[in-house]
Amino acid sequence: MKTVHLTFPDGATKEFPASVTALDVAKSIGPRLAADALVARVNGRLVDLLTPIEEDAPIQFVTPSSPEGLQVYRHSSAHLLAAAVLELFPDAHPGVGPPTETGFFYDFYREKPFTEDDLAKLEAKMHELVTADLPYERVYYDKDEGLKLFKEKGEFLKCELIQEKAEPLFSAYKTGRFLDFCRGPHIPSTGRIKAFKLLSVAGAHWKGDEHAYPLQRIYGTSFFTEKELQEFLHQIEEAKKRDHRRLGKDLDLFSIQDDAGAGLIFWHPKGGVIRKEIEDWLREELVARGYDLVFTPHAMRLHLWETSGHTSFYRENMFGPMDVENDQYQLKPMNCPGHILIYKSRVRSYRELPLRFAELGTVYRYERSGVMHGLLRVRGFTQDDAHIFCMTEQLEAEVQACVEFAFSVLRTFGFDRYQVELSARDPNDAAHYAGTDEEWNRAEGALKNTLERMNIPFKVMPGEAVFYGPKIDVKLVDAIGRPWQLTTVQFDFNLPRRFGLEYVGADGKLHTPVMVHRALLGSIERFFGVLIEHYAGAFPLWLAPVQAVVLPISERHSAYARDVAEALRKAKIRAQLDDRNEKLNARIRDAQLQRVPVMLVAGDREAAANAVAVRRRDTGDQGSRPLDETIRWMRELIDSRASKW
RNA sequence: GCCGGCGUAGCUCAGUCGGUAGAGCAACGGUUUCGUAAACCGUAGGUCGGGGGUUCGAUUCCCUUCGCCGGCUCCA
Repeated sequence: MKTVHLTFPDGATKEFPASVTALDVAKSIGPRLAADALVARVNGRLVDLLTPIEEDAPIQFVTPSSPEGLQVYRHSSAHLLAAAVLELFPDAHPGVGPPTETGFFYDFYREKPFTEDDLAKLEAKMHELVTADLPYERVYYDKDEGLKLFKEKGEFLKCELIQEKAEPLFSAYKTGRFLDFCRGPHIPSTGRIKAFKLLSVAGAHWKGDEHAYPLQRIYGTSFFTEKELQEFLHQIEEAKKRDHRRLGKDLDLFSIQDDAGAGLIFWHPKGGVIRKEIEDWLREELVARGYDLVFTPHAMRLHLWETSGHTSFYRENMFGPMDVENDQYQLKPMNCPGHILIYKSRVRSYRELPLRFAELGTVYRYERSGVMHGLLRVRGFTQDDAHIFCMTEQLEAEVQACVEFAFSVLRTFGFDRYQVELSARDPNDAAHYAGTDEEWNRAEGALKNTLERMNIPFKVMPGEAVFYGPKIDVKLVDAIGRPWQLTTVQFDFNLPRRFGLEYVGADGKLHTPVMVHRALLGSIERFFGVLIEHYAGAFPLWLAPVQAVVLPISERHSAYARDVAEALRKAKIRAQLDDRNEKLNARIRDAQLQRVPVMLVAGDREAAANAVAVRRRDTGDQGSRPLDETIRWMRELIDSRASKW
């Protein structure tokens, strides 16, 4: 009898009869493993537990404890969904259904849209199919024969996929009524799926192409245990509570108004205070780090944007030009050309480089109507923009300084986790990028060197570069683990050439400088939105629009409370007196709901001792303390811009 | 832009199978003067997102437009 030798992760090798399945191997080790195993990794490839093994190979079982186990599990969950859909809606045509970071989805073509009620019915059907414990059966088809079969079933989307992607002999998976062109692997049967939920139905397009068939995408998620599922659902609820659009309204920070138009932000007084604090900090830092602050016009002649290349590369993101006295003017979508004009306003010497022009520059970009989202995606926004003009040999130091600056931003605003990405060109798509291979290699090398020298772990993202140069992106991770891309440091050897930038070198000859384009917060609007969600509206003292509210216990304490508020304001603390005719409890509640960090209660005892009873937003009543001591305490926290206190 | 859902008082929402609307909270007035998360009574508040159509009559049905929400695509 033919045998195969399988090597386990611990190095042990065992002999099995040929065509043994991974499931049998698992059983031979123990019933617990056989029950836990989802798929197996044989010879480096993930395979079904029921796939016969014909050759000697290393073998490893994939269990729920590994990330790829969860991926497979969710992929199988998507098949379960499709099987349920075909039971209840035979007129639906499956498209694709992969696992995602938080669950899975499946796309269908169907004349009638799915409703929320349909989701409940589908979930019930899925539970039925789990109880029925249907196998995920792997079958093979010859390409022509399989194509014919899918055509007969009317699965035109699957046919397209098979035509494009299938090997001459391709695999498919059968689960109940659902047959899918699929590479696999899958878990053994639907009975293994323990906890799942369908979350929403949304529109999508076949292959993500907006001109292709409109599809309906059903989103769901699944976990190995009900407890994990409930935790996940709870997390979604928590995220909703932090929604900056909700908090922006509740805390009166900003608004977006129909009368003005979509994607245009009105900063209310309280949001304005926070913006001013952010900007003040930023300007101080810019000056300290050798930047020059500049201001440039919001609209400039159109021809400038032709020179920069924006009219050809960026047209679909620009508002239309406006006629001005036989000439055309363009609302600026970026600040670079303005800064370049300042550079060009006179002859530059190598001695002045690097020149760092910074501007809180407000730009307007045309965004398609469906993409706006609160503060995170708008049509008018202010970038904390800067352009650094320097010599090639200064480049690495400048990039390093930018990245260090970015980290200082993160720390200041209480973010302690981040991810760094190096966006490089796609080596197989040279036509897509301006500049020579040599320039690109040098640019990417410079960015990579800098990150390595700084000991910063990063991921290289091929194909993610901008057309004019590679970039470093810093994604911060917020209080509940969501990544946000704000900081970008981009290398640009395109614009200096287009505008004919020069400097006189030590050799007395003219040279072309290189340019670094960087934004740290990205846009003030987006950053504010992220900040609101990060802090869930409970801003640290230095950012809080109202830093303290003074609460007299009854009317006879109003005069003293007014003095307290006055003293705080003299110390430049944003204090408000709340002497409304409401019970103390009600006023405390209002202050808590407004996330006011410090409440100062003033009653008989306090008035007699020139003191205040301090109540903190987070830890509650702190008891009576002298007023001057309290002011010192607050001033210190504000001046140090403490993000935690 | 595309697919689907939605737009009623400042906010959250109910309601009218076509006969021009209601609650809670907020606001305002009064009573109450209170020690750490909602006192009580009363008053006022709506061109039912805008425009057009059908109809004796439209907030309700149809069309269109603007905006919002969930996605797709794109992005700071």
